[in-house]
Amino acid sequence: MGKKTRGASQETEAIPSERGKRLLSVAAKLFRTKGYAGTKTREIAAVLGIQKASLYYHVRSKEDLLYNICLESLSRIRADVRASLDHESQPIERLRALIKTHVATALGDRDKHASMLFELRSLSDKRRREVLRMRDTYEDMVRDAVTQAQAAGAIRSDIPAKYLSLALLNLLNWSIFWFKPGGELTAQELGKILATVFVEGVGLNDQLGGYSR
Amino acid sequence: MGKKTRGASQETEAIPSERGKRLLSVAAKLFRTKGYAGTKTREIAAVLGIQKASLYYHVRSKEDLLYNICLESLSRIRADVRASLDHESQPIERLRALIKTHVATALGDRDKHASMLFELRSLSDKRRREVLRMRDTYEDMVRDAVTQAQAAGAIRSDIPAKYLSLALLNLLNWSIFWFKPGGELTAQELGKILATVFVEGVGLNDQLGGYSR
DNA sequence: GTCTATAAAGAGATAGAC
DNA sequence: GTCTATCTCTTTATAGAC
Repeated sequence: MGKKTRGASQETEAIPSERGKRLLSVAAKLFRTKGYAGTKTREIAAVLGIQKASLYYHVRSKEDLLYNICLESLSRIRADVRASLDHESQPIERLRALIKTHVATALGDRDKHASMLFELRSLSDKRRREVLRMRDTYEDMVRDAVTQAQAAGAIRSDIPAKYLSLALLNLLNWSIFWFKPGGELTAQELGKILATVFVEGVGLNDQLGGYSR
Repeated sequence: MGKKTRGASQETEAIPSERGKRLLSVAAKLFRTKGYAGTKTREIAAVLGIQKASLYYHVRSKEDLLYNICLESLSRIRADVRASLDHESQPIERLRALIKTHVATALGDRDKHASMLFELRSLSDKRRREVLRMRDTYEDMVRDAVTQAQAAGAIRSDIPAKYLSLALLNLLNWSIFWFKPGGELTAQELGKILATVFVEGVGLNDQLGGYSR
């Protein structure tokens, strides 16, 4: 009669239960701070207050945890940024929305997003390729927004969209390394700053300059 | 009669010999691609064509390798960027020089620099703090260059130097994640692009705009 | 300076009781 | 759903020969 209630995670890759969600969060936090290979199943279990053997009721392997973290992080940011782009029509405003949403979403789930970015290499070849494909479609979305802004004459075209979008991803992705939630800067404020720097630059060669938007 | 020739690395942290240099390079490459915890001493030895036990003639522990990689990477980039700043006097040109030199040096020794940035967390508390202090002095140098440019009225002051320099480090540091030596973009070209994006931004709100500098 | 052999500890994962 | 106990494999590092 179909799926068992026990060991649901043994059948599908999804980990839907409440305890499963907590497990993913705990693992992501450890993966971000200590690395995937540097995180021991015993440590994950300890944070959850259970024995390490008990983990294997919820998940088939340590790698499954990382895999699910990557999937969750990427589907989340893709959906959020996609939605934010759909709410704007002006090319520059679309770029600003992309930046602010990316920052808010990535920093809002810092542990999972950082694990996806940095620990992806620890996945099996097959899974790593799959996650990389997802990441590529996200980065294509970013590049498309840049290309469209160029086509509309809203941003410079002397540098190819490919490189402008790589520069943009630089600006976005490294934030996760040093940003501290609850610090003096909120994710929203950081998003605004990065959007300003990317669009306007830091130089004073123009008269508009206003950061107060 | 002082130091023994054998096991020099057992006495000082420096690893000066030819074989020692090769060992550091091999370790750095593996640390960058597989992570510190994910790299096994057996793999390092295999690349060198020796047995893993033989590593311990050259180095006291696996962690020593990472530690020396961090020291080397940081002293190198600090010296290079310091020198490049000393060759320019105009605030904006100093920033451009900093960016180009940072990119050239970091990408020119991608393995060590990436290991320093990403795997630092695997060092012991004492050594990690020491390396972080070195990194902080480097980042202070970057921030000082930004602060001076603001004081000279050459760049915007509506965003604090602290955040402008964090944005700049975002732009610089993430490059090491995707840059491929021998690809379609040289480190010099990338440095030029990032300098342009940082100083001028991508928007077309000004009339100068020229990327052809 | 590199080798073989091995120590000593720790890893991920499983079996079966409760 | 969690436990204790254990299997099996791998890890870093050392000892001592050459």
